[in-house]
Amino acid sequence: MTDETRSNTPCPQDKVVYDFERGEYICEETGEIIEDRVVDQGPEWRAFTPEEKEKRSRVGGPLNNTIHDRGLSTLIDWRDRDAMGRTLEPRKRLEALRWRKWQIRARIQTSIDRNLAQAMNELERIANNLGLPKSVKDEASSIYRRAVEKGLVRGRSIESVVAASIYTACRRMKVARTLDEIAAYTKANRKEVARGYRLLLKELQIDVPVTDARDYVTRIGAVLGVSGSAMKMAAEILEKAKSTGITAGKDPAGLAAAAIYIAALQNGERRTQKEIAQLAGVTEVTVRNRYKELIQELRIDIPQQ
DNA sequence: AAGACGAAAGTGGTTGA
DNA sequence: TCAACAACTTTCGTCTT
Repeated sequence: MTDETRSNTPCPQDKVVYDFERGEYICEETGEIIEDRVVDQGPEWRAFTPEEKEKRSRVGGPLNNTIHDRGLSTLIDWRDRDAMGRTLEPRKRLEALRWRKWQIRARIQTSIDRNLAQAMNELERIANNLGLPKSVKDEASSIYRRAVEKGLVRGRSIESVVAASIYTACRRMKVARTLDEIAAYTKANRKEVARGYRLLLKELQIDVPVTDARDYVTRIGAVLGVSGSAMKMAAEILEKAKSTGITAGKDPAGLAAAAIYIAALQNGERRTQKEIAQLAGVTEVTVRNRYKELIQELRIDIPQQ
């Protein structure tokens, strides 16, 4: 699902509608998803080769103050002396101790706040590009907050942890998005997002339901414009396939694509493999392979024509 | 001409020694 | 850390609609 594949079917502006249900901009004519760039406030560049990406990512995001408190905060002296250099009396010493402690805490707090503020911007941007519902954004931000508080962001880019949080939230909320889709709006690649995701699961002890191919069915089916009964049939196919065990270890998106393909055929709503494959983020070949396995294993008859 | 099919070689990730 | 491995992709030739 690259920009190239999208842009070779130009959509007339007036045919573009916003689908609130899925939070995506869709072309009424071609069904093409054009959600990206509509609200894109992200990096204005695109990298097409790894080298280019490498170079460009060095540019960095918006400048932020490297001095965490901009030099404005007063440091409380660690010596127990007053302004005249006299030793403080015990009562005052305790007071000074409390002040220091408080200040350190406050500083940590503001650093977390600043981190969060920036992270929430990123989160909003990525989530908007992906057209994610508010519930997922909320979940993602709460995951991110916990990650910051646990110090998991240190040594990693805010953006990559945000991306991982979003992916985790999607998994938890059963909103089917692939790693690739999320990584596409990030400087991080799929690998890095995946690593972050595993880290979050481990460190925050989050558990997620295993991705079910059926989660993809509604989304792919809706964009494809197949009927509800076809989607239902696709879900049933997947259900049965699961019990036979042939789905184990297979890409759920590919399985969903094949199931929809079959269901559409049986409902007389023929779609091309290419179309479905593109929406599912897999190749035609994968759709074909799953298709073959499914009809063979489940003994489904495909009506000719 | 477009879509479907399948073979063959290549890629990135996981697993087990 | 390395090699074997399964799943998936890319590419391409052939057949079908």
